[in-house]
Amino acid sequence: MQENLVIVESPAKAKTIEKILGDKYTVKSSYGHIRDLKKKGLSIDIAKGFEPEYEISPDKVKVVSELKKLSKEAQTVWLASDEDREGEAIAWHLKEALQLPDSKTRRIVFHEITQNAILHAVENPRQVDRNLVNAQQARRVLDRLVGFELSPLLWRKVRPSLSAGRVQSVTVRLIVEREREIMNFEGSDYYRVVGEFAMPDGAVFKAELNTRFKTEEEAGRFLADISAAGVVFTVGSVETKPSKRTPAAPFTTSTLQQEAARKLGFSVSQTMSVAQRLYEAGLITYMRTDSVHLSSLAIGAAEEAVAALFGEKYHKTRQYTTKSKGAQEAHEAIRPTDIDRREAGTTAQERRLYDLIWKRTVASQMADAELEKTTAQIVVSNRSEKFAASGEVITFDGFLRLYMESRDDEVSAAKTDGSGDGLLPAMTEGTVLTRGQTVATQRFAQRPPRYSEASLVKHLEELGIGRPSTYAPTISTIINRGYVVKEDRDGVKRDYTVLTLSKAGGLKRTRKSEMTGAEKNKLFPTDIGMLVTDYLAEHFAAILDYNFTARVEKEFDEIAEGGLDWRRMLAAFYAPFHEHVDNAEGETEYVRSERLLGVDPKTGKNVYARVGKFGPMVQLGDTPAAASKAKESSEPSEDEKPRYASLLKGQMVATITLEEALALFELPRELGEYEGKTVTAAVGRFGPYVKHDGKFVSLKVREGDDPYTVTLERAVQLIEEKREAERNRVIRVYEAEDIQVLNGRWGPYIAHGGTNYKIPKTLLAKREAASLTLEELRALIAEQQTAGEGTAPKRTFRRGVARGAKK
DNA sequence: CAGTGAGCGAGCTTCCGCTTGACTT
Repeated sequence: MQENLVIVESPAKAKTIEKILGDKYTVKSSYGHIRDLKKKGLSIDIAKGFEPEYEISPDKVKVVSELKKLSKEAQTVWLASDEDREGEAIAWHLKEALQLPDSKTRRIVFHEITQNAILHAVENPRQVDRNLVNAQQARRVLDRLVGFELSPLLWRKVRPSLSAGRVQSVTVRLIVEREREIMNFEGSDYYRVVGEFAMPDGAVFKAELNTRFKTEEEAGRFLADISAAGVVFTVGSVETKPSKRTPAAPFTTSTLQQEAARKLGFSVSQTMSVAQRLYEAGLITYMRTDSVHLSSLAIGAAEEAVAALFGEKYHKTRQYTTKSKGAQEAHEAIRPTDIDRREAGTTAQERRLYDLIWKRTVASQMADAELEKTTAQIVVSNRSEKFAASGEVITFDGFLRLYMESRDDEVSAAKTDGSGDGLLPAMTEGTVLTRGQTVATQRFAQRPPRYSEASLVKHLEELGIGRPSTYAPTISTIINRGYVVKEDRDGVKRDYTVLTLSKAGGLKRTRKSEMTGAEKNKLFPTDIGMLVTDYLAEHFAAILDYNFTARVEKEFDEIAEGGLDWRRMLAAFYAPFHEHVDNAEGETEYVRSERLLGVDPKTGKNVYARVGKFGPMVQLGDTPAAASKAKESSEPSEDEKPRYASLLKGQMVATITLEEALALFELPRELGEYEGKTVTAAVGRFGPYVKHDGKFVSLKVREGDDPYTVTLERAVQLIEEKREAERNRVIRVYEAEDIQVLNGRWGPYIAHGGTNYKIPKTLLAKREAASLTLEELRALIAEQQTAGEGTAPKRTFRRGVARGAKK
């Protein structure tokens, strides 16, 4: 019989705490929330003051029954969930679900997982804070009301299975609005002038003119002026200013996601799962946190590490404070649990992420970097504009010796000519310089950048929308709903003008070209994303407002402090909200966004773009109903039926042009005949393809294939390639055993009884797949069958079909 | 790999935040 049962949220935490508390305590985990609103239906009794209808979450039934058993046996049950709104609710739900009497229940919170902190907590128990719990109930009920009233509206008005919510709908809106900014962006151009100058001793440096010219003429005139005989270049003022840089705060979930994306190329969810493994191995502190707080223990350990590695001079104690409004530090920042451990992790990903966390943590306890920035002006005798040269010298590297935070900037592209950083030769006012080559380059204003996963998370955090535990799932949701796609887009070629004034004085004009606007792994809205956002923004402006969450959070805080009744707060929100839902329900049958692109010159028919039942499409000709209404004729003839074509990847209803739309109707194209059968090219669900004799062969877009231009010759080549691959598909067949060794997309595999089995890479490194004996194959199959025993039969399925309504 | 929005017609989809597994193509 155990005297004490302690319940925490996370099993990894339970293990650590059990060690500290000793054998009079059993420490168990609730694995997060154990009760929630019933899965089905609204499960809120609005008439009874928004009374929630709770159930034990289906996946927690086992956990709860075990905890119940243990709590019955224990004398005292310590509820040690996190010290925040959600944690308090978990404690309350536990108390309710386990039917714990006040007399044997203690609510405690840990601020750190150290012996002192835990013993201190045990000595200072309290009861569950009902106000804080009510704040959580208000949050939970409001989210359910919003989500479960808006989503069905979308099913009826737009498309089944769509969703809307306080967090996801605003997240999509951010991406949609950024895309609109990009669409409306009017790029201006200008000329920037960079010149080389030589000191009397021959030292050369670069300097940029302090004026940017609007036109080529102005830039040309300037270059002509300064190339005239007798023009003198003199060093004007020289200024040296000390400056310093400060290390970034230790990682929170959001900053870890951003930095892992920039430095390691991880996706947001990848970062979280790698961090989870490090956490479970006891190597780092909890990875879902918005706190930058470091424990005194960690600060002390970091000091020792810095002193040992770089010397005491490099150390500076810094305590970071979290500016978040909740101001409750339920967790620490993300840091190594043991700073003395320089390397950790079993996979390369784990090691790299650990290294990043280690460096960031230790650097946060290091001295400022000290710099000296020198700016020199160069005066031109016959013009009022001045050149400016700047150089930056690090006089003391401080924390930079270990770590520097990356930035997501695309502005650096304009700074690649070397005028700026680095060292300047020592110069004094009045020194006469020799002009070297001077170049005026046409540049273009930068359009706003598209969001990456990480930059989106950053923005969400700034707006106070979502929580550390929801950033990654929110991104998955909006992608799975088809509101957003994450993909690469090719850039476009852009020409620009360069005027080069040689040292000798000859002026030359050249045209160069560059690729611009290419995007990698960025988030783009889909037509559905835009349609739904516009619809919601029109009818539910309050909820789509970027400050909606901040506003309701303020009210939740008031509830937590006991100054506001949670049912009252919900009533005040719900009445107008529900009225808007009712109003929207009564309006238009379907929400459509149709664009008339123009008239097809060949047929004289109208061309439209809109989102149809199966996704974005273009339409040639009016629908019979619309046409007959217009003409007052009741019999629409066959040729009046409109033609339809789906948009290609990357095309949008909002931006497609008449020319692009007309091109879509040229498919399917007949290329000619091969082996007596016609070959056609078109675009299907899986991209562009050619079809021959009932068989489909995908075009290789990466190799430049295009359904509009592909030739019969190329099509035949692709058909033959596919036939060749088919022939090579079968490596070995044991017919009697129903075992085949086949060549697949990921290399050789075994097919048996309708299921596929892997051949380990380590084995393939040593052996040809064809040489595997029947016994070896049987062993591999048996091995993988027992491994998968008890689990549901494997089914392949496609998740997150980005465009199109098909499931 | 096709289709482009309706009364014959079942039943379903959906929110946000706390947690970890069981899935591998």
